[in-house]
Amino acid sequence: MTVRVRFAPSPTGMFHVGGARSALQNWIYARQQGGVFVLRVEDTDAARNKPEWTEGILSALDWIGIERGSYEGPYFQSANADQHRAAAEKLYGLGRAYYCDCTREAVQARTGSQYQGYDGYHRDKNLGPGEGRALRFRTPDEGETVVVDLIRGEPTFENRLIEDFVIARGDGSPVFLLANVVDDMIMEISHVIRAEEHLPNTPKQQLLWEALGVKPPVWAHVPVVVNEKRQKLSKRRDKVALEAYKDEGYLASAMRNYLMLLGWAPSGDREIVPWSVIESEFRLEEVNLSPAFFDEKKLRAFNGDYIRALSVEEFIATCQPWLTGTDTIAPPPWQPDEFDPAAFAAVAALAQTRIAVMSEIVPNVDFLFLASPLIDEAAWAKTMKEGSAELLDAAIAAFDALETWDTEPLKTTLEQVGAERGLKLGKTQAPVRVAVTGRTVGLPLFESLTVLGRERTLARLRGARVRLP
RNA sequence: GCCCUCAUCGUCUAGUGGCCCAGGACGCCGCCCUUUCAAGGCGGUAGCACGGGUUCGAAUCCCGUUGGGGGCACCA
Repeated sequence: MTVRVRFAPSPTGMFHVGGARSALQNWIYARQQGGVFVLRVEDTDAARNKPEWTEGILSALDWIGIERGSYEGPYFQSANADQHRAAAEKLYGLGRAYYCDCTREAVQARTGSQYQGYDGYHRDKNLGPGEGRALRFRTPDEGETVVVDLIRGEPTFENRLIEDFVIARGDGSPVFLLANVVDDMIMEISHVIRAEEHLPNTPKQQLLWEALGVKPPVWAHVPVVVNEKRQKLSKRRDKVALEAYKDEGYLASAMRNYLMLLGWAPSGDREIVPWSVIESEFRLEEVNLSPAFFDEKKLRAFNGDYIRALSVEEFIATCQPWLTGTDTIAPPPWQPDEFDPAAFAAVAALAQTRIAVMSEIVPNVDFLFLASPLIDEAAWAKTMKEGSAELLDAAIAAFDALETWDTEPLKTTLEQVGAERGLKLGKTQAPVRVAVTGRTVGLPLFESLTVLGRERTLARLRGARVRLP
């Protein structure tokens, strides 16, 4: 039997971190088994499928490194409507389903609870098909349904507690549960790996497989990813969109690595490992059973590590989208013609250890490309104190007199200026830094001044001096 | 309410009866380095939910309690 693993994210939700993790796990598992990874987005209503959904999900997969060609479509599956209906009719013909015209309100009125579920009112009423009549699957009165799950063992459900659920609506259209099962059968899916939240649905689906006379697939329910309050990540309240992380400057390699560590760990005391290690060591069966918190702080730390592991050339290339802006990344504060690639290349290595996400490159280097620096007023107020004006005057005079405009002479010179006033370099450099870059923190000062150049440095120092009493 | 499910530092995890008075990572704290901030180096903080068993021996097995999560649509 060929292993065929299908991944079926929700079409309505944007592709998010939980889906990305699941996709990765599905993909790896399929490859390890020498099988096929199938991407299918389930929606019974073809009219709702938008081309951009397909493209969005596909590009998300691209980003996390699941290359096209390593999986099969159909990407969106709603084309089997005829088979869905045929399956519903077959179940009815078999006596495994019956028609019912109860409204939800009527059921609730009878059961007195919004949680009770269907009460089986029409079970034996022999209602025939008709307008507005839904088809319900008749669940067995006794026995139990055992779900064979690769990572959770055998969750068992008592059949009598499973309500007679709807498989086709009053207008005859099949419901997701049925459509999903039928699509899986058509595609000969052997393995279904999905989030734990689907576990309660599984016995229903399995009952459908069995009623239709086909051996059900092997299931694997992976724990959900939760927020700091330990609730399932939701699109509404949590930051989950993959694009948001991408645009902020998380590297796909870091994201992938981090995602795979949610519920699993590679051998040895290590976490940041090459993808090849993850691919060969990952064992679906070993995934933890409890929900994992998506810790953005740790992701950041991972990302910083991945950034530092880049060669300077790679780092420079990776910075480009944030240096120029794209249709999803905001353009930097400088004009395109103000950007100087050579100047950037000169400080890139210094910036590389100072950022944890790529977007942070901008505030680190903007002073090099802006006509005048963006002054952080809080930083200015904190730094420019009594004596700053006099200090700047001295620095301007000393820098102006420099023969060679380079890092070492600049440093020695300012050190000297400070020493004459009983100040350590740490103190002396502060006002100069704020005057030139607008901030109290940033790249090493003298290297920055070297790249900035004599003219601009002096102009900025004089500009700052004018603002001081 | 009913069903399912889970339980090791704050967080992600290692651990599958003795190697564990529990290891790693993130975070946090301290020190070193240092022109700011980082990076880097060194060190520290902190955990087997609780109660019963089983066993010579339990984080590991069993039962219960408590606590958490998920699901209960003519949505997907």
